[in-house]
Amino acid sequence: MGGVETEQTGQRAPLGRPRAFDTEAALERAMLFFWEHGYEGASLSGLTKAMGVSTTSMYTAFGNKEDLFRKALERYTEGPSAYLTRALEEPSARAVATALLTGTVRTTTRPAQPHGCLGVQGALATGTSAATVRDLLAAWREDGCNRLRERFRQAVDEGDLPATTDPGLLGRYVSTLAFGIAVQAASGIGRDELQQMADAALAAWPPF
Amino acid sequence: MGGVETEQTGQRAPLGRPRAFDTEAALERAMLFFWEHGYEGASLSGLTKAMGVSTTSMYTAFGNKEDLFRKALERYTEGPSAYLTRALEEPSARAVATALLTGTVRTTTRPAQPHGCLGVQGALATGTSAATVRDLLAAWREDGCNRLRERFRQAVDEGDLPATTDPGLLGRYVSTLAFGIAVQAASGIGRDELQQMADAALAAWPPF
DNA sequence: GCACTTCCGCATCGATCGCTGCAAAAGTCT
DNA sequence: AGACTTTTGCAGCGATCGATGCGGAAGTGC
Repeated sequence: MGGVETEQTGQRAPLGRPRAFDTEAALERAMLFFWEHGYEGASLSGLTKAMGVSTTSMYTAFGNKEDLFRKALERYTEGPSAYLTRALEEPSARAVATALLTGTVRTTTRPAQPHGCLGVQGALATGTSAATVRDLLAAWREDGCNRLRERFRQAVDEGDLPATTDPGLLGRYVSTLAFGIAVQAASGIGRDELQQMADAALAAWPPF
Repeated sequence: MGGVETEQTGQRAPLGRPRAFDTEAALERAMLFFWEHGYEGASLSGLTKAMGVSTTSMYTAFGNKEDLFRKALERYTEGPSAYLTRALEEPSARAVATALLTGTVRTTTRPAQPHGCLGVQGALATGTSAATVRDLLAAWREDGCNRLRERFRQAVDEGDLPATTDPGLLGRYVSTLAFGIAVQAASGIGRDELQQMADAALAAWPPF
């Protein structure tokens, strides 16, 4: 009767008492909680309550608060923020910028989700105890800028952008708009207004 | 011998034991500390240590932590962020935008000062206990957007901008760039690169 | 059945959070 | 001098912070 194989797969069931909660669902809730309240503003009690998990279970499953945030950020990158990767695959620089800004507006102003961007409002200025997370997010943002720059560099090489275009400067400009949109969304500015602004900003391309 | 009038002014010295510290200097240090660490990241112990003042003196002089932040924000508005008011007084819309973005770059990347903008990184996403301050800063940012919009509306009325220009959308665009610059500065991006980007963005005016 | 491994619930840890009571100190008033 | 007003230094308040120890529960292996 021993359920050695509960499914058709050849995998053995893991030893010990099985988890009573879904780690993916708990991590999703943790990500949303960090997104809404920021790293410092998200207390352990609030996090575990939102995750529906005891503190002990959280620690055994994810490590500690900082580890939990790292995993939440990874989930955010591959989930709500996946529009960045998709945007970089667009065929033209103009389409890349359009997809990036439209994706930013949509993700930062989605109803029934926290407004703004976890990578921006997760830990922009912090106390000394959260300095590691602050630096982690700064690196996360800079990574996005770098990927954008390399994509624009490719566009210059391909003749999609004028040879006089500085891809670093253009990437900095578009990412600055994206970060600014994230701040505006955190302030509660509506999706339509931000999308109109993004459309207007993209009407002239390349902007310089 | 009683120093009833310590100065030539006719003002009487205030009753009770005089303060042993300069409230303006202490408030300046508090503003810098909030600027660097954010509202939630700035602990009372850290604040009072930076101010060179005991907790008791801080409470009698400023109220509580939230009141202290309000006064620090006022000081920030009239100090480091005064470039906004000056920019609005420029004679043309283009000069307004140029002065605003240049002032933002200069203030958010000044050496020997916290990088970024207190109004952005002071409390972008917070726990429930800091929700009041978060909303206060959102209103502070929106006030800046509104003043910019009204200035651009005036420019449209004066014929300085085309009659087809939507001043609200243009104000949203310029303020979005400014907030984005603040985020980039908080990440440690250098002044020169941000200034170059601002110059490039302002090269074509109006942008739409 | 029994040893073994892992997870859960409860209680609680030391540290820090924002904040305050109290008495002495340092002034001005009459 | 003596009453009055305000500030200062010290100690400590209750609450919450992130993080753990421990015993029982719930599975596995043999």
